[in-house]
Amino acid sequence: MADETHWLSPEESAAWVRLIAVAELLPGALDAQLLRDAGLTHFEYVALMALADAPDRTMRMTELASRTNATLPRLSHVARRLEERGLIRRFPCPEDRRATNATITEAGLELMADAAPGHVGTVRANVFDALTAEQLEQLYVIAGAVLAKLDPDERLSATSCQFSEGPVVRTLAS
Amino acid sequence: MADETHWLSPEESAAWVRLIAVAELLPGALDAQLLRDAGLTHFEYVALMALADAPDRTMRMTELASRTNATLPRLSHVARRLEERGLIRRFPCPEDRRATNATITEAGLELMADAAPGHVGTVRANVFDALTAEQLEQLYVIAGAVLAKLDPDERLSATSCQFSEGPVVRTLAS
DNA sequence: GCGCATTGGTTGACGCGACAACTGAATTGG
DNA sequence: CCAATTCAGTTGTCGCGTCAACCAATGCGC
Repeated sequence: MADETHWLSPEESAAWVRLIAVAELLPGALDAQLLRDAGLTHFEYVALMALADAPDRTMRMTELASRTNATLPRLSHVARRLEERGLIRRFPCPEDRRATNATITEAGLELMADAAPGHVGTVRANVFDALTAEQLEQLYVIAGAVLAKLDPDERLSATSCQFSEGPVVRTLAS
Repeated sequence: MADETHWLSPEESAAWVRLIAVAELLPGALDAQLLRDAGLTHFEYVALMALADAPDRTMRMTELASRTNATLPRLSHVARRLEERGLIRRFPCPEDRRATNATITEAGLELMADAAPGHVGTVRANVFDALTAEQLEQLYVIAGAVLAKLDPDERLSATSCQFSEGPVVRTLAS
């Protein structure tokens, strides 16, 4: 009968419910908009963005999987589909012939350039429009603290989400 | 060439990357622990918790679906599996014979009582242990603001995640 | 050099969630 | 009242992600 569990306080419980709700709804909202407007999953979008932002717009599968928090099989399936759509290309890595390199194609870059504004729009509409500058800073710190627990190796924090005028846009503007 | 898109500022971009990473990793961490220790998805856990906390431990499918942010087909599938495992029971609603009521069984309550401490443990380990009291309050406010955008009808905020000594525990202790 | 474990990646089977189609009950309109 | 619509829920099919098995190339021990 001795219950040693350290239950959540009412404040923690309330915050937890909201956090879970956000974690549940946010991916769905992002997927919905991207699928509707660009035929891309949010995961596909992130993967393409990572490629677009990589040196030579090329990355090894394993590296890409790590940066996008995907298992290798998952990435392999996604890559096959993206390749069939002509958005990326895969070719064996010269230095290590076990490895495969993935490159985003011109078509892929164009799709990203088309998709980015709409995506940024929903990000704003669903998140940042609701926050003050102060809260933005707090969110950054809090999410960082939680990430330190969830992702101690910081594999994901390397993810580049180029939303200002970055390599993607520059590449197309050249 | 006129690019009217309101891109994210560097601060917003940084916060976004972290938020996305949390939204990506948190569900996985919850599912992993619950599946390992109780054979339950986090979604199943939430659904069972909602039932356990409902009057008469009973709820209509539609109501339950709404509270858990599930489509009706999804809930129907989950309910079938949970029923096959003897964790819930379904029976036609007397008042409206179109409707179906779901009740959590004794076995279901026991499973929840067994699973709850471990779940609370991972919630603490991954989130609240990393936050100060101040940040807890900020998280509550920020998540609330975002939820107002994502879930204007506040369907999810009604979700009860009974983590202190609530009906579930009391039911078993009686 | 030669076994042998390790690494990088792909493939196939299975499970879960989304979507569409369907059944049966309740409600509404005339 | 009866027809038409709407509502509650289930079922089937499809797509995506996971897991396990597999293949090929590399490194490593000796």
